[in-house]
Amino acid sequence: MARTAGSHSDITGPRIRAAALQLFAQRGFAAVSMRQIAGEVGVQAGALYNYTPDKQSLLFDLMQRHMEGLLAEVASRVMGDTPTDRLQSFVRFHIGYHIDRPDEVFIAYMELRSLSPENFARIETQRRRYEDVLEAILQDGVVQGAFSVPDTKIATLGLIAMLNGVNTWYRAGGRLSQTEVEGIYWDMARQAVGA
Amino acid sequence: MARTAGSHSDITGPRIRAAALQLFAQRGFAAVSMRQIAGEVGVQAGALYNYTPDKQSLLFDLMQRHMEGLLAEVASRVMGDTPTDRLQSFVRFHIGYHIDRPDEVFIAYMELRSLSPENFARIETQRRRYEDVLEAILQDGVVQGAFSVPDTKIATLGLIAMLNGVNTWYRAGGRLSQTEVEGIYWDMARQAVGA
DNA sequence: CTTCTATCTGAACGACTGTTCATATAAGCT
DNA sequence: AGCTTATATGAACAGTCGTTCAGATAGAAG
Repeated sequence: MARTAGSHSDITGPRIRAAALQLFAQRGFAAVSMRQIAGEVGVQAGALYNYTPDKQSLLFDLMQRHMEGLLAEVASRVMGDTPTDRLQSFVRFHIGYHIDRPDEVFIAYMELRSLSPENFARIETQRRRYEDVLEAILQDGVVQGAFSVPDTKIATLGLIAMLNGVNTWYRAGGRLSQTEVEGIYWDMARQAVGA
Repeated sequence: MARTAGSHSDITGPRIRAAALQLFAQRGFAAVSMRQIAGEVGVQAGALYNYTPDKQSLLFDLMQRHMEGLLAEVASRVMGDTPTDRLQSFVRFHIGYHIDRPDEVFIAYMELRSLSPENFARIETQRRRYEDVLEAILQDGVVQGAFSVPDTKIATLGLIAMLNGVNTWYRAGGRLSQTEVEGIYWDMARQAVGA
């Protein structure tokens, strides 16, 4: 669908991000060319540079948006009076949010090495802020005697790694519903921290 | 260190694999050129083709060797009379083996998409065989009433994902020794399966 | 209807890609 | 000593890469 010159700015921008997201997730940042992205949008490669200064910024933009959405949502979705309740809401939120965005998650955790040093540092800061949300819950639980966790930092990383594993196998319409998956992982997480 | 023609076959082969391993892990398969690998070895790019038919085979060779070593080792290192003992030996083995080979692990779990379809299928078969070792332990434990696991397949994937997470943060000489890390993860794994 | 401006094309840039191959070299064998 | 053969060079191939830019085009503004 060859695009003619003129007035498609508001449409083309999101379409470029969507195409880049899908291609980066599927083949990897380095393996995807600007021409392939442009082709997916129905535009010549040069047109992309009306929307991004370069390929690196396109990747960073995708990651940045994902992390900001994640942080904004987790803040409003983690709730409960006890650490156990808050942990459960965190686990269920994490799984649900990630299951809905497999491509974003894949890129955010796999293309960190493709970021420039400055961009890497910025994303890493946001990621650590997300981990801190979980660690605060675990620390609360330890202080209140609700959890049995020898090292909250490692438990945080271990739990998140376990939850992220969902994206390696979950496919919508598979054997298990999202709610069932949430329940199974919540059971494992609850037991892992000795709640 | 420019190489002169002649007789370095037995040395150059392993050096090429070592260089490719490190570069693929650091920058990703698609982002590494044959010339960069050759440069690391101190050889011209053309010389690589005395050792591999093409770049794809070089990647597959690295993965294949890793998976074969993993399968051979796990068979001899998982032991114990009870499912709990066997689970513990699996967890400790997995962490120890993976901690010692961060680059291999990184590639094996991240560059699957860079494999040709046939090569992908072969590696995937080996990986499933490794997962089956753990799942067999979990099934044993469920049958004997030692574990509380609603879905052994998912528990397998969840546990392996959790254990693999070690490689995202563990660095030799850090705050925790390998044995301490094994202990912490074993605690979490044991509790996660309700042992 | 004309002018302005955002948007896109299409060609071009130099650099780099994986791979091939004729040629040179050095070690091992006789 | 010469001869053979494995091993490496270095140039070349056709293709792709990210990025730039002059020029074409179309919708919005006057």
